[in-house]
Amino acid sequence: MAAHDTPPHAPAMPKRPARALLLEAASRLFYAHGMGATGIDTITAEAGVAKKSLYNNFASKAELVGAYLEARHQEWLGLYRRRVAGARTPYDRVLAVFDAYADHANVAYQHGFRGCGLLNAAAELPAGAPGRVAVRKHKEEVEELLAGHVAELLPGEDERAAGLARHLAFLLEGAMTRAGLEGNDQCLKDGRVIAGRLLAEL
Amino acid sequence: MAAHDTPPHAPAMPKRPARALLLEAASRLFYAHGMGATGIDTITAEAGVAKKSLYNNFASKAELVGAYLEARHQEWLGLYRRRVAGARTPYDRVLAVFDAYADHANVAYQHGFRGCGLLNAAAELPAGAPGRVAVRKHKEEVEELLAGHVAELLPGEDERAAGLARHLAFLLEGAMTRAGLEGNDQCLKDGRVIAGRLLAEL
DNA sequence: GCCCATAGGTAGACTGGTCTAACTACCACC
DNA sequence: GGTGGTAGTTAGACCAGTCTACCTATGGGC
Repeated sequence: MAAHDTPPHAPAMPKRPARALLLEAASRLFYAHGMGATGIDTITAEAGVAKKSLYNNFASKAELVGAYLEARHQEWLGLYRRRVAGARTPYDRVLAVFDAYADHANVAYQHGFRGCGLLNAAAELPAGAPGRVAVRKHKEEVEELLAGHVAELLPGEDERAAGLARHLAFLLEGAMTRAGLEGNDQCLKDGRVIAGRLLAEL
Repeated sequence: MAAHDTPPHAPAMPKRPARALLLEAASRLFYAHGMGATGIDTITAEAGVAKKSLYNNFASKAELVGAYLEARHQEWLGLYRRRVAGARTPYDRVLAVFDAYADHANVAYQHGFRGCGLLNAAAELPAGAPGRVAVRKHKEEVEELLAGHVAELLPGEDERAAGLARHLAFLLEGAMTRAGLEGNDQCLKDGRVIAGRLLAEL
């Protein structure tokens, strides 16, 4: 065999950690084709990593799914913080939440937009699954962020502010869902305009 | 053999057609666990029907999925028509669309509510799948129905009416989605109240 | 009123494939 | 020399879909 010279596969790779490669590959595949339809072998092949490495870094596919959901949540939080930091008025901070969703759609999933990844994942999960709870928490957190900014616009009117926050949360959610169905971000743009008009009427 | 007395399995069954039994069983299972997670054998067992009967009535599982989506759409249309027939004013006709969604949630899926079946199905389907197109058409039809009723409220203001219809469609969609995540119809009730306030401001 | 062809049902084995999960054995580099 | 990567194999379950073989109800011709 004379195998010791020039090992066929070690071409000065940047050598990124397998865990990150796996999570990125799984994210792409889970979002594009769903979690149930994406097999372990497909993920390891996409990541360019051995199957053993997956089970070294994650106890099971379910744990990888959990990491995927958490990563999407954190990713959105990052986009939101950036948007909200650039907003000067409470009005702009409310719309920053809408912008963060648009960023989520445009930046991360520019090719083959299919709606909110967390929501799509929840649709695949059975009723009481932990992943579903995580998605629910994410959506509640978004509504709370909206509520905080709306409260600045309506000081002393707690009940009205909460109602408006819920209104905006539903509007955003519906726009995102419809945008995913249509395959583009037109609905998200419309949703932002509608939200802006709603706030302008205050 | 003396076989002519009391055949072991023919206990005076109502003998409903296999196609209907299959579609009902598939609907329950698809909604509760998703389409990918529901196997052929599970469906035939739930329907109490032979596998051959499935392939006598449907060319493939995909065709059964298509029939499921169409049945959900028709079911919703029936609920909507009933609600809209009982509405006296354009205002009530708009809210009838919201009520039809609440009926959809409460009547059909009282046990284990998991959101809009069509939307959950779309989340499982790949980007260009025919089922996804069907769901998109359903949602567009709902928005058109809303637009028709809103046009009665805002005669001669076409653009404003279309914007309001879109606003209501997003609101309804978001409320339904969030209701599915929460597992109850509170969000749908909130959505109806918000829609009512929106219309009252006209 | 009887007979029998036929349509549509049942049960279940079987094919070829994919899935998760676990295993061994080797290798490179620190 | 040990850690963490690699490739590849195996087990066992499940998947969609096909097929054989048998059963039963209906209805038309006679």
